[in-house]
Amino acid sequence: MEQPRDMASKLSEQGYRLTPQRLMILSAIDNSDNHISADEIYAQIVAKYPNVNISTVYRTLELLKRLGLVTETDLGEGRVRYHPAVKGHHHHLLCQGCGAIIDLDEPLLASLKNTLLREYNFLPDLRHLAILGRCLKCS
Amino acid sequence: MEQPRDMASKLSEQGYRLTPQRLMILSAIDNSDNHISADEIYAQIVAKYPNVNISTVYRTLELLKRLGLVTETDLGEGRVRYHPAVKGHHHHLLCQGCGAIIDLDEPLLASLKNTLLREYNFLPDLRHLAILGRCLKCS
DNA sequence: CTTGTATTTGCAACCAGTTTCAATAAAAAT
DNA sequence: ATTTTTATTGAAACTGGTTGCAAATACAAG
Ligand SMILES: [Mn+2]
Ligand SMILES: [Mn+2]
Ligand SMILES: [Zn+2]
Ligand SMILES: [Zn+2]
Repeated sequence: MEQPRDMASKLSEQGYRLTPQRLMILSAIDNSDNHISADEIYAQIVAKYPNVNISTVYRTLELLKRLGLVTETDLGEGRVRYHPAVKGHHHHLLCQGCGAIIDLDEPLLASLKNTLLREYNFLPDLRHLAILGRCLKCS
Repeated sequence: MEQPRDMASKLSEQGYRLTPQRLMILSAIDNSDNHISADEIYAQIVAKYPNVNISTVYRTLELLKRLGLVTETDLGEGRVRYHPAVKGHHHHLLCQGCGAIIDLDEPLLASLKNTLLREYNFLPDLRHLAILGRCLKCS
């Protein structure tokens, strides 16, 4: 529930510094209900702290991804969106014809995950995928 | 076997013009054994036809993708690679730790494909995927 | 072979994201 | 509280890829 604090403490536990920029980025991610983009995070922060740079936003998102605190998904908009990892795992089916997005529960990929682990010794990162294709009426 | 001709006739059947640029792009894709990038296609063409523009290469690749003649895959290099669709379907497991690439046969995703079709009325495009994750020694 | 027209191209500007580097500042040490 | 160390930042340049537009050209029709 108290998510930005959780993410912040994980950062400092791992030896990363808690700068004001990072804290603002964390709360922007956490306060957004839906998936948020780098632009949207930046716009929100620059309003209060005008000399923050967009590259700091990208660098922080990269770090949070690496630590597994946020997931990144390409929903085919020409930009990528972010989601706090703790807010639940799910996937999206994205129709290339009409742009429709169908949400998908996580367990659907569990058997694929097990197969890859068992037969290929590979642990796939299947936390927030977008699977491209065509919906019924577009195929 | 005579692949560039096949791709070319499909283009003109669909009403697209057979420009010298398009023909050179088609044969660059077909003559490459492995996956080829836009840069590599461009470099190969510009040697003989110096005023060809890179945006024509990107536009043609976009068209070939849309017509299903080539598949595109992001192998995590910061650039994307292309493959003629007829040269067989397969997938790649990409380790985010050490960069190892494990090849994967197509049938592994058949049951996922069926499930999505049956339960979600969605026909996924699973012709050439890269699945990110960690190999045994990196996880 | 010419003409007409719709498609395609080259070019330049643009967009999301990354990288290099010197200046800044968080946190550790004194 | 001051100094030192090291991570982090802002700024600017850069990368892969896309887009708007006017000039060029493939191809169909005469
Ligand atoms: Mn989501
Ligand atoms: Mn491949
Ligand atoms: Zn659709
Ligand atoms: Zn590995």
